[in-house]
Amino acid sequence: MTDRATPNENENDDKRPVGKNFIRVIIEKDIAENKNNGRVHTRFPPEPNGYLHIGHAKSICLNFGLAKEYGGLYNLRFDDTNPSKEEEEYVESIKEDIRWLGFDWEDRLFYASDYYEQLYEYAIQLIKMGKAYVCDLNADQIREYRGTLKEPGKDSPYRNRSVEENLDLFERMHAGEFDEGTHVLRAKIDMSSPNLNMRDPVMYRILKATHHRTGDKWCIYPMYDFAHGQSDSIEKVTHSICTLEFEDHRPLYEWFIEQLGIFRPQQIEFARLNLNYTVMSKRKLLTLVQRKLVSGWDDPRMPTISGFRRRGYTPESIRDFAERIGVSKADSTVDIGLLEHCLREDLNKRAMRVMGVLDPLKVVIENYPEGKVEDIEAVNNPEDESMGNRMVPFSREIYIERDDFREDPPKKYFRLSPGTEVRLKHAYYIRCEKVIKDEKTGEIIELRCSYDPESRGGFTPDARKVKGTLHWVSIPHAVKAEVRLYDHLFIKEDPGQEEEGKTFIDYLNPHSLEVTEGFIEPNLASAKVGERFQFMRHGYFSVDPDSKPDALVFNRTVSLRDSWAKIEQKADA
RNA sequence: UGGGGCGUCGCCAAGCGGAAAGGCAUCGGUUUUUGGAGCCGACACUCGGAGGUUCGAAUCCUCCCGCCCCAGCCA
Repeated sequence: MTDRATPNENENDDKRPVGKNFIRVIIEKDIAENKNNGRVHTRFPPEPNGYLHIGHAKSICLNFGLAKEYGGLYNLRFDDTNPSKEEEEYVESIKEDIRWLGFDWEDRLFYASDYYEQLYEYAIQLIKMGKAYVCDLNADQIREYRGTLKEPGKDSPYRNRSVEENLDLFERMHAGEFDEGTHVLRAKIDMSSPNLNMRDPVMYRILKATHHRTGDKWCIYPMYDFAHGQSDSIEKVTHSICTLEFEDHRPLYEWFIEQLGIFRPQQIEFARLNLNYTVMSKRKLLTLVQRKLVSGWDDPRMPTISGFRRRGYTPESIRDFAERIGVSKADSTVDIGLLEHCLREDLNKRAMRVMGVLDPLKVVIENYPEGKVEDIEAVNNPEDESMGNRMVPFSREIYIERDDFREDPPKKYFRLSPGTEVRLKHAYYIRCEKVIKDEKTGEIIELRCSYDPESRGGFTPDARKVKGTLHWVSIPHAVKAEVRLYDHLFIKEDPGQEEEGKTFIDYLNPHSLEVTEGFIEPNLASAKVGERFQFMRHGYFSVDPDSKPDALVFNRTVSLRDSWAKIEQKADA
């Protein structure tokens, strides 16, 4: 797309080495045994009631990745069975996020609501078989009748209605004759089952809500448990991959499939992804958005796919992450550091290097001619020669990073200090001659330095060494930009684990966003939204959509590893 | 005290009776015009615990311990 940054969002054709995991083992065995004629067909079944997060990305990469890997097909199906919580905005965002991640479902976009008619027929079939009945108990009563974890439930007084009466009542539910909450259709299974899901689960409930796709056509809606399994069956999904909490529902799905005598997909459960220093539940993310604790679903601090996208993450790095974390059935919390590693590894090879000073300290090079400007040649990416070079203006007055100077340097500090010499990246060696301070505050406001004209390009004929190399920007040429520095959204590793009297909101990191004004080299004046750069010695940054032509806004996607910061921290400790 | 799962290095995760892969993190060294990147090396005598079977067990058996999920007309 561009040679200066890297938004090279291609269709996913990753050729990374893949690891064994229990799902691949199952699929390979099925193929070897020619189960389903060797067909592999998966699906990703989101409910359009929120934005997708990195945990969904794991599921997408798994479901879609596996199908691609084994030459199969994958569907995108919205499980839209609860009109009161679902919205069109969410289906659009979900489609956009999946496309961005690099997956194309082609013509296989489905909705559980596509099957409402068929599902209704299935329900009638079960009623006729004497396997389902209309129950007049209210929600509280149903709960009471269900029993508890250790006590069996008891039969509903409506459990033995005749087929004719059930048919009539269900038809009248369908026709809108009853109010919400007055009747439900239940499966007649076993009120004493140790698996609560089998204690005559609700199949249909009355909901007089407008559905985002079917409008007001229906006033009864199937429960997820009555829709999901059959939807997979209708789509001839061979491997129905879902998360652990549905393991208990599998016997129910299989019961429906068996009663109905329809195609039986194989359900396989895996552990959902948790990341430290963030939350992953849709409910909590919604709370953050609704209470305006973040700027929106795509706030760069959110663990949503749209948040990572805006932050500057690449789809490649997220796919790589999904592969590296593996899949298993053990509850786990992955270190956010791994995600950051995947991003750095990707961007290191692709991002153009530029110089930007985020906390400026003025430097005047006293022996450099006033008014003189030189164009200094700079390498765009030492990891990729094909990215070429560019010219950066150099002059008598420059900014360096305030942290790159210490009047009283600690041991092993090899940046600038009084009397020492450092290299200005790509330019010249300079030596600090004088420190100018504010008379009142004592704050250092300017450095007077000298340069060695022989050192142009950053090395000298006598080959003398300097220990430090600093980035810089010429003051008269510098472009101002807003820079947003992000940190973890939460200060606690597991914000979901709420202590007595606290909620996850109490663990928000007050410093998760720091906005500063930086000075960047003029080459960046024309940077486009979404472009990514490495600000040398700082990290990777991308241009935020809030940018205006003369008011660029950069997001720090991730900082560079900083071994000096580590050394200093240790010294402090 | 019901049912369903899970416990291998700080964090993920292979392993499926022949004797602990890999990645991240960490720590050394090397290299470097990013204290970045790269390169080299170190990093579980041990697999939640205890018994048992076996020539041999993380892998099989028994018991115990710990953690997660289920009592929505949510998904």
